[in-house]
Amino acid sequence: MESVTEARLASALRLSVMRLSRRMRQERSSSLSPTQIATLATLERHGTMTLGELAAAERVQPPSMTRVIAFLSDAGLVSRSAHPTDGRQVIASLTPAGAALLASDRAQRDEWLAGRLAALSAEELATISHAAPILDALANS
Amino acid sequence: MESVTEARLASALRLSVMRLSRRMRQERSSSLSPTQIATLATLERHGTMTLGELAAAERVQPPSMTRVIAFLSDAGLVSRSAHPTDGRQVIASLTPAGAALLASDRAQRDEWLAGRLAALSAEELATISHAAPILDALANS
DNA sequence: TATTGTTATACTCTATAACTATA
DNA sequence: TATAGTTATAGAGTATAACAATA
Repeated sequence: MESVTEARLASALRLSVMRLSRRMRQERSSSLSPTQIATLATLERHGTMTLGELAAAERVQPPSMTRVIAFLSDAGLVSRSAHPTDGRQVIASLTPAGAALLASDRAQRDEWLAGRLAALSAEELATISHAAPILDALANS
Repeated sequence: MESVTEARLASALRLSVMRLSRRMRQERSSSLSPTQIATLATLERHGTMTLGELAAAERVQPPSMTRVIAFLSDAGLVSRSAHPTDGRQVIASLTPAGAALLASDRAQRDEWLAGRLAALSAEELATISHAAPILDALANS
């Protein structure tokens, strides 16, 4: 009856994860859109990237990434520079202000959740600690 | 050092949950928008509701819910009726077609996740089983 | 008057199509 | 010619403001 168990667990897990992600989304207080924040995070993770690479990473079309980068650049959160050898390409990288905003945004989000976690028992915290990497593996599988 | 542990766990859990929810969102193959699906699910959970109650439940403004219900009603997924005693209010309820679509949508979403769960060990499945209700409690806290 | 829902209008985010500049 | 990015334009989803109907 393994498959029955998995089907039921899948249903329960999906609902729980979606509810928690929705709640976390509501608790954010950033002035940037999800894609703008994600773009900053991707730049932090990968260092400098071309506009096309960023569009592929965020799964948006190039014109959309053009707008995202234009906004972030105007806000001083990323810098745009010409590619050293290919004049067609545009290189984007995180500015110190962008990195700082990302860190503060991240801390704000974590703050709400950390407060909730403080109300859990040690056993529940242990369960969550073990579950987090498993959820991560599921997301990447 | 309890708070340090919780802060780190909060960060890890938030990332894992967001990644998995994003992945699950990508795996959906519904023709309805997230809000439209959520509205059907809320109606299934609560039975008949007024348009104002639905707007509050989904955290959208009344005009937005007017549009959602108009679309779902045109599609035959919900029925609209007058309130028995208050002529201003509009009562919405799920039709059999709406319930069927919801069930099929849910099964489609569960299918992908169940397939991934099948690759986990018994111990990992047990961890996830215990974690799901805790995530739910976090979402509702 | 206050409340429920609708209509009118605008904004944000993203897409496709057409275009410019460089390879 | 092919490719990287931009500009022009359109569509989906949601919001606020103004309005109509009912309490």
